[in-house]
Amino acid sequence: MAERKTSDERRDEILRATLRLVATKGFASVTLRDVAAEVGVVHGLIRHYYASRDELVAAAFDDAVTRELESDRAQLEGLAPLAALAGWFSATPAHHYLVWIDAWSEAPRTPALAAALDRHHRHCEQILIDLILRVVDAGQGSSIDPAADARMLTALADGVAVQHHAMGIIGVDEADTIVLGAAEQRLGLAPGSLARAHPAPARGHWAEV
Amino acid sequence: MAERKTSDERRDEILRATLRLVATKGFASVTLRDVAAEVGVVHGLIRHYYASRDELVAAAFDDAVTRELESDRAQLEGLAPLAALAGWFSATPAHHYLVWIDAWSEAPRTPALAAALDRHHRHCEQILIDLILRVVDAGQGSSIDPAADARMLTALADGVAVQHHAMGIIGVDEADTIVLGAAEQRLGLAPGSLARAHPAPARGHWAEV
DNA sequence: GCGGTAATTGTACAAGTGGACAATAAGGCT
DNA sequence: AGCCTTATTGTCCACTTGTACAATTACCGC
Repeated sequence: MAERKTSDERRDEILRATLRLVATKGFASVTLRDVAAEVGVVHGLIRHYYASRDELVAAAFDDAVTRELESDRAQLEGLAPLAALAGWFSATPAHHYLVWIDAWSEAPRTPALAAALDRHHRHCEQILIDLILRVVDAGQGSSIDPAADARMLTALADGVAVQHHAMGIIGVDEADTIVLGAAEQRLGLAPGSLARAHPAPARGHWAEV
Repeated sequence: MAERKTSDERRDEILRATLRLVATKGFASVTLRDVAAEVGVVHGLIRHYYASRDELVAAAFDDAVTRELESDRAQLEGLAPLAALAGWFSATPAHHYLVWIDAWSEAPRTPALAAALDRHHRHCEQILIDLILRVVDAGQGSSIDPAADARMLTALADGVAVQHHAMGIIGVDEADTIVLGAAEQRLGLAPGSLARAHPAPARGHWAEV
C-alpha cells in the first residue's frame, strides 16, 4: 500500500494541516474528516494520534505559537535597532493574523486556547520591549516606560491588523503608516525614520506551514 | 395553549435571543435548536420566521449593529465635547465586544457579516470624527487630519478591547488609561484632561438585549 | 525469513444538525 | 356564531459530527 510514515512525521503533518484548515475555516469549523482529507488519510488515523478533536486543535495552536515566536526572534536578530523595530511592525501574512483573530474569539470559551494565547501575547510584548530598549540604548529614541509603550503599540498593531486583514478597510501601506507613525511619535523618533528603516517585507515564514 | 404573540414581537424576540447566544457561544456554534430553547418554542418555529440559519444570524447581527449605532449617538448627544469624546472611548460591556470580535473572525468567510461589519465600522469612525471636530471647534484640541486620527484611535480602541475582553490581560482602568492617553496626545490635549472629563460609566445599554 | 509492534484502514454508531411538512389551535374579522 | 388566516407544534429525514474498535499491513529487530 501507500508508504508508511514515522510517528513523529505524521504527528507534525497533522498539526500543520490542522493549522492550515483553522486559518481557512476557523477553529469551530475544522472537523476531523477535514484534517484527514487534507493529510490524505482516513479520519480514524487522526484519532490514533490525538485523543480528541479538542486536543488536536489545542496542540495545533500551541505548536503554531511556539514555532512563530522562535521564527520572529530569529528573523529580527541581525537587523539594526530601527530596522528591527520597523520589521516587527511590518504586515504579517494574512493566514497568520486570521488565526490569531479567530483565537481571540474562541479564547473566552476555550481555556487551553486562552492559555496559549496569553503566553504568545506576553512573549510578543516582551520582544517589543527588547526592541524598544535596543533603540533607546542606541540613543536613537526615548521611552519613559518601555512596557507601557509596548503594550500600547501591540494593541494598536492588533487593531490595525483587524481593520486590514479581517475587514479589508485599509491597505497594507496605510496599516504600516499608522503603526510606524504612532511608534515614531511614542518613542520620540523623527517622523519617517521608521518608515525609512523599514526592511524589505520578509513575508512567507508562515508559508511553509 | 400558550398565548400567541404577534409576528413582529416573535421576530424581535428571536433576534435578541440569537444575539444573546452569539455573544455566549459564537456565531459558528449557535444552533436553531439553541435559539428555540432560549425563546421557549419548538425549533420548527424559528424556520417559520427565518428561512435559514444563515439568514437568522445575519439578521441578528445586522439588527444589533443598527440598534447600537442609534444608541451610541443618542447617548453622547447631550455631553460636552471632551466628556463625549471620553465617553465614546469608555469601556463597552463585554457581551458587546465579544460579538464584534467574533464577527471579525467570521467576516472573511461570511459576506453578509462582512458587509454589516463594514457598515458598522465606518459609522463608528464617522462618529469619532464628529466628536473630534466638536473638540477642535470648541478650541480644546487640534487635529490636522481628523479622519486619520479617528482611524488610528479606533484601531487602538479595538486592540485594547481585545486585550481586555478576549484575553483578560489588562483591566478596565488600564484600558481606559491607554486609549484616553493616546487620544490626548494625538489631539494635543493636556494629559489627564480626558480622564477627568470621563463621565460616569454608562454601561448597560446592551443589557436590554 | 519471521514475528511482533504499531501505523493504517474501514466500518459502525449514537448524537446532533438544518431543513421540510402536515396537523393543530389561537385569534381576528365579518 | 362561524371562518379563515397563521402562529405553533410535533415528527420525520438525510446528513455530518466525534468517537470506538476490530481488521489489516507495513516496517524493524531478531
